[in-house]
Amino acid sequence: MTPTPDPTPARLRAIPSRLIAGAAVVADRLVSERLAAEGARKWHFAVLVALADAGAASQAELSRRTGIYRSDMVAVLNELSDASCIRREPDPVDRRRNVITLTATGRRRMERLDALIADAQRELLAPLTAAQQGQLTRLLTVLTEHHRPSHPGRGEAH
Amino acid sequence: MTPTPDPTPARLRAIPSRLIAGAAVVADRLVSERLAAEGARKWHFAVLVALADAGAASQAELSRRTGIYRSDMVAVLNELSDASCIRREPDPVDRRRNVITLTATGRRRMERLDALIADAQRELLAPLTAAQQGQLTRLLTVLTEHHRPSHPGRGEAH
DNA sequence: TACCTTCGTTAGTGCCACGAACGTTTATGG
DNA sequence: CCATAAACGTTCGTGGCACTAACGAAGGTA
Repeated sequence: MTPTPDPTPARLRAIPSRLIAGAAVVADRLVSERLAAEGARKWHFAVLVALADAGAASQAELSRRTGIYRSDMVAVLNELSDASCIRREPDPVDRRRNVITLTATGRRRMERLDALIADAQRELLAPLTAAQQGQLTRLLTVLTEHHRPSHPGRGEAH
Repeated sequence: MTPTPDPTPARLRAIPSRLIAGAAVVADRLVSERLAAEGARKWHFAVLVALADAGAASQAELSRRTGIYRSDMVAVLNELSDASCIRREPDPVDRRRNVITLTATGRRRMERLDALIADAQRELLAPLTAAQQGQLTRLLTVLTEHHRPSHPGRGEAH
């Protein structure tokens, strides 16, 4: 039996944005499958890491650290709070804010999820050599860094 | 004013699946913005190209060529049909199927959209050298090719 | 014949990125 | 000091995308 040829026209296959979108779907499924086994989503992990690596913060600050919209942050924190992974208490020095704190439970959960995520990355990058994996992350870093939502004219030299 | 440092923890920034997802968001916005100006989405373009490059086909065949789910294909074809870009007629030799045919209007539209898409790719890949652009597409091709939904054991050598 | 598959279609789910608006609180500047 | 602007948490809603379930109609196969 032949290797099941790809019926996608070459013109479509060559479009970088399509390639990226395809890779994103694969990567997302790999990660989500594993996290779902723990009842988690990638946002939970992102928030836990943001707290573990940069310390307690307000919800808005967590939004900036993780890239999650502050609208969507609410539900994520609710869920993490329900699982006793974080505490959410009003900030005494700025009563607009909540201070989000990582609990010991949260730290343990983060470590479990970290292992699952690492696993997913390994499977995702399996077809690439170590050198190629480095290339890919470097290229993608340059790409995303360049298109950061810092309006043209503000921040890094145009 | 300093270049607005990225508040994202290094641990998160280094996760390949996150990098890919971020690149996908950027790429998608770049493409969608341009297509929206013509009232189109990327799926419309994918279908038009699939027809132009590989000829008339059934809806199921178009699904395979483009990666669009056959459930979602219905709406896309409705919209393309409303815009007179395609014709959808029952297949006389297999009455389960519809034969989708590209019209002259559709071909012109495809060419317009093609220019917009090419534009978006240029802007997307702007921060990379030509050599790097080639590397990136090669690496992503290997990646997505390897994770093609041909179950382990069927199709290409394990 | 009976069975299995394919096809087009409808309806619905879940995740994600994003915007609008509102009340509350803090910061800013005339 | 007061008016105005900004930031914060929150709710609600939108649109796109990937994906599933189920259906009747039609075709292939045993």
